[in-house]
Amino acid sequence: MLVVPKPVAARFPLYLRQLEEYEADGVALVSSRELGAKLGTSAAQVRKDLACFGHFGLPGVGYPVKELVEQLKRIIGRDHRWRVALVGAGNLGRALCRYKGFLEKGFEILAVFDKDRSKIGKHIGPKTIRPMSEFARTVRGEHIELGVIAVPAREAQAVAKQMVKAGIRGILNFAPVRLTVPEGVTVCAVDLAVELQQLSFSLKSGEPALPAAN
Amino acid sequence: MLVVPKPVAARFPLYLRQLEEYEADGVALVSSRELGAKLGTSAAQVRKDLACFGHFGLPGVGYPVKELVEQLKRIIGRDHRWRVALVGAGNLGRALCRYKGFLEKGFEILAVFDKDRSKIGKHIGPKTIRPMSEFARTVRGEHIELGVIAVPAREAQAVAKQMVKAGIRGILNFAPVRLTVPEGVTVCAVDLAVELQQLSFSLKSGEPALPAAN
DNA sequence: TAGATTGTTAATCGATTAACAATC
DNA sequence: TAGATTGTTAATCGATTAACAATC
Repeated sequence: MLVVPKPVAARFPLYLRQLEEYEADGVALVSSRELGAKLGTSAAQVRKDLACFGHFGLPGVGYPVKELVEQLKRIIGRDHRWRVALVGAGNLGRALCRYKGFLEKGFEILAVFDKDRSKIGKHIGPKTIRPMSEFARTVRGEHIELGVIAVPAREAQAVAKQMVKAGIRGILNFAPVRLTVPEGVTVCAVDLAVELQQLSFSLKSGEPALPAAN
Repeated sequence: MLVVPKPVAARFPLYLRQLEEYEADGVALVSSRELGAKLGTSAAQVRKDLACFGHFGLPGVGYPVKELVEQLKRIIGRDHRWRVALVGAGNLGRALCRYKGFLEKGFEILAVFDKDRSKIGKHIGPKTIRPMSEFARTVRGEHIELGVIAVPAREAQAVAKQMVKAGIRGILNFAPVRLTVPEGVTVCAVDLAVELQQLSFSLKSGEPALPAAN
């Protein structure tokens, strides 16, 4: 199996995002130098990263934008629409549910769940909030592959467990806790308060920047 | 100036989060081994990281939780309440505005702005949406230090520019674009669709996990 | 004292950068 | 052909891990 270093893999979606912008602007070719400049990285790194999965550049010419976009989409998994379930219909969950950026990038939230009985049956746009008792059945019936957790910290681990049990293998976690999941299940975590704390540390310490300034 | 490696700085808020949980549970002492296990890292790394800013551990005993929480708060900048302005009162902006996790961690959103005239004057909880024309004045008048950008991609750079001009030195950016800012300004970026793409890549490639599983 | 765990040094590992031959 | 830019190798840099003396 093709092995891609973690930091490289984390940059792939950013390359794709930039390349899609070039494509939309009608740019046909881009050099590693230009792409690197746009992303705040070096030409050498761009070439090294892109070389992980083939020879798409043309020496003396650059990278054909359209073809590279296509290849990157395939590599990243954007060649297929992912089916997503969201658990937690609080403020954040409802906003995520309505967020158009997900569908644009091929992630469709097909079902929303909450354990609060007063929320069940209510609507978020066209979607109806369902009870957790229907979770496993819905995941299987709707062929859902990814889960988003937007519940309070204390409930997140239990929700993750239910997701795994229902067959979900990828989880995006917004709850401020570290989740424990079995091997073979991938968790991406976004803790909004942690991001702000990285900012505040960076300002206090006077360090230039921190992790991904994207 | 004390220099902290970037990956270490990115872990500080996670240490603090875990230590606050220990504190809430009434745990007085914790070893690097225990803390590492909780965070999915090694005891050696915990010791090395914490040693960046002093000698808080007691050899043969462990780390005093309460004292370490206090120190970490000071280091990270959680000893002071940060004053935040949010621009963009769409779905995401409204959810962020209502998100209680920010205030709990010492980040207070004092003002919300939007350029859409139909939104101005409306309320998000107790906050009134203000026009961008008042931005600079409000930032100065309210002593705002941090900005959150929750506007569409095409408007984000212009908003960042206004923030910098108004004196803001730390920006949390939710728009899916890379922002260009002058030296001395820190940007943290959260692109929700990028996170999902890292998940989908990880699933497709069969790689164990990706960036921070927190 | 004996047992445990820290802080730190040295060794390993991995990622980034620089350089350049190969290629268009 | 001359100029440009890739893909790749080697050199550098930085982060993680392992080991252990110092300390409680």
